[in-house]
Amino acid sequence: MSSNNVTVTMPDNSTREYMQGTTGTGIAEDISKSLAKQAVAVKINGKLCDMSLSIEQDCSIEIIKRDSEEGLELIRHDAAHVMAQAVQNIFPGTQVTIGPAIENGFYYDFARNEPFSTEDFAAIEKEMHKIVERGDVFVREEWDRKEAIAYFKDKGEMYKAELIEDLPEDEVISVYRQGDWVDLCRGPHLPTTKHVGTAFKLLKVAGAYWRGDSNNAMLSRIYGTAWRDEKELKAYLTQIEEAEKRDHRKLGNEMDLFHFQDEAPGQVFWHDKGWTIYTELMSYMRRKVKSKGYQEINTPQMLDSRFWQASGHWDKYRENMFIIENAETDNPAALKPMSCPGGAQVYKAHLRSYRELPLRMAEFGRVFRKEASGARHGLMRVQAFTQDDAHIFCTHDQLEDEVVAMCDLIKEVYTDLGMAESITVHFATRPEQRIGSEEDWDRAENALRKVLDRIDMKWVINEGDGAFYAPKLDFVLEDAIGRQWQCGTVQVDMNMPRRMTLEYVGEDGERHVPHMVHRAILGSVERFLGVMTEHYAGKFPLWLAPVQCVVATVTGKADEYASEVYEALKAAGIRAELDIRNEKINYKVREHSVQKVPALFVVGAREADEKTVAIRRLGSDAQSVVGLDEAVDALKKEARAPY
RNA sequence: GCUGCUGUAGCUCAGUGGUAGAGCGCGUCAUUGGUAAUGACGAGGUCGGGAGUUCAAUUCUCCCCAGCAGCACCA
Repeated sequence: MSSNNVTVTMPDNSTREYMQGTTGTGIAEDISKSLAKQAVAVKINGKLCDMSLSIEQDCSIEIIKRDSEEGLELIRHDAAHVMAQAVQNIFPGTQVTIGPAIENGFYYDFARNEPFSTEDFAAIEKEMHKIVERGDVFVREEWDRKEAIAYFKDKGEMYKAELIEDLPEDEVISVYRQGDWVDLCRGPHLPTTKHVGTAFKLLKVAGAYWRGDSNNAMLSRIYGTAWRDEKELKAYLTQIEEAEKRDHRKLGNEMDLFHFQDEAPGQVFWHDKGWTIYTELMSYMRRKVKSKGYQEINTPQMLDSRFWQASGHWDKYRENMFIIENAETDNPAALKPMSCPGGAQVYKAHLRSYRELPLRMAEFGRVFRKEASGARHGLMRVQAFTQDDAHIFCTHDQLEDEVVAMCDLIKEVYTDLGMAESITVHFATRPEQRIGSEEDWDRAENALRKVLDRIDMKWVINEGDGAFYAPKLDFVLEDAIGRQWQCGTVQVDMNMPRRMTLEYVGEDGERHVPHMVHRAILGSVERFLGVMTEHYAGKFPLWLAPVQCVVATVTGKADEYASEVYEALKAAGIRAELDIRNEKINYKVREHSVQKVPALFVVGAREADEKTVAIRRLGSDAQSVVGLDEAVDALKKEARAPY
């Protein structure tokens, strides 16, 4: 190998020789014209780089095409840059900050005295198309740190200057030029702005804090989506529309499940149908935990502030508590935001022996939490809700097995509810605001780490996101449009037992402090039902469906028989409705389908004569005529709850 | 809490400086129809709340409340 040649290894392990200083573009062109045309970046030794980067040493390379996943991410990243240039062209004096690619698109945060409005989108998009059409080459330059800071300061780009100042000393300061526009960026980029294509669309404006800190200035963020071609863009926009139809707030209204009103922000008015689902789910949970050796308790909703001082909530959580004047005692009281301190009192009601441990106490407690006005969100984030809470008091030796058993129980329940596929576990470690000793936090976090090794579930770490008293495993689900909601949770608490002076008498006759594990399976019943509604698009499993079967008549002549069918269903414990309205069968079928009723028994003169029903199931237009008794039996069997 | 947007009939929404309209739903009547909307007629609104500008405010301005999207928060 001559000294000014380099050997590059292709993904198939074949090698090629090139002159030192060749580029991704050079290699792509050498391999084939069509490849060169599709190439947008190059991976050198696994690192994504510009096509124009000169290659000085032997390496392995992979040409990244525009239609690959990585290509798509570059399109989105560059769309953000193009948007930033467009915005600065149209609105001089706007400062640019950061603008990354995100899932399905991109955003860019701008600092401008006047915020943007969606009415500005047309003009910005038009300018973006111009920039793309022009096909400016993205040119990478590496600048001296001081000069870069001076340059951006001079341009009035204070945020960019701050970003550079905060970069580590040894970091290369790279900027990219596109035409006459320059932006600080790590790169890499597409070869030219033309490669961005035209399949992008600006979607929304929103405020966002500089560096995600609410103490900082609020910037103006513009979100957009970008795809490889118009077809993908259109598919995405359609998908969003479809997802919006599954919104639990919309379905809750349409299906007459619940409502909200101004006088009770963040609190639910449950209607009969919604409450039916709610109580069915609760009954299931009660059967479930009873079978796992839990007792069930219930504790007060309103407790004296001194109680919350002892628990630590008064210090760390008061902002989120509803506080009530209490003239009789001079002390305010507060609605409970959590059930744990109350549960601890039940534990303390007796002197406990190690023989009683582990002691598993479930409490379906209604808790109240004052939420920031912008945080409330349908059933997902309310101010009054029921937690399917439980507290397990155990010895240190029992801890790990107990926590594993809880995780197994959570998995079991989610499987029964058809939600198991959607879980992600978040391991949330000690937060800045916390109580207790570092040793206790170490022990608690280590216990959870061991548990994670033993349960077969995918998990991610969520540094610093633990509760103020304990680290936790959160079981997170997603709503229709991909927002994440914490549902189940398991928290290993070494603090509360000490603060609330819990003890048990050990085998040695001495008093010891038990461990306390907090756990919720559904989390908030309200939130869980919100997620579930979106998951099933309102088509709940038969055992949860508020109306399981409607008996609908084709003609008034069948009214009497229809009542007979209806009574048979009721007698079998089916939640049934009778529809003998003076309407055509088409009308009834449509209405009950829209209402997501799982089973429709249609009866007319024929069925009345033959003592049958014509069954139509939700989601299918097939019909089957079945004898009445048989139909009722089958539905009864199918409607049984999972446990 | 912050930024932007929204609030009109039970629901979805149109509209206007001179106290309002559609579709669906609801009621009545006719129709007895076989698997996703039968027809006609009718009832129904303090235009989120308060203040201001104006001869006149649902419409313009300000404040408050609630909701929507995002940010921050989420024990």
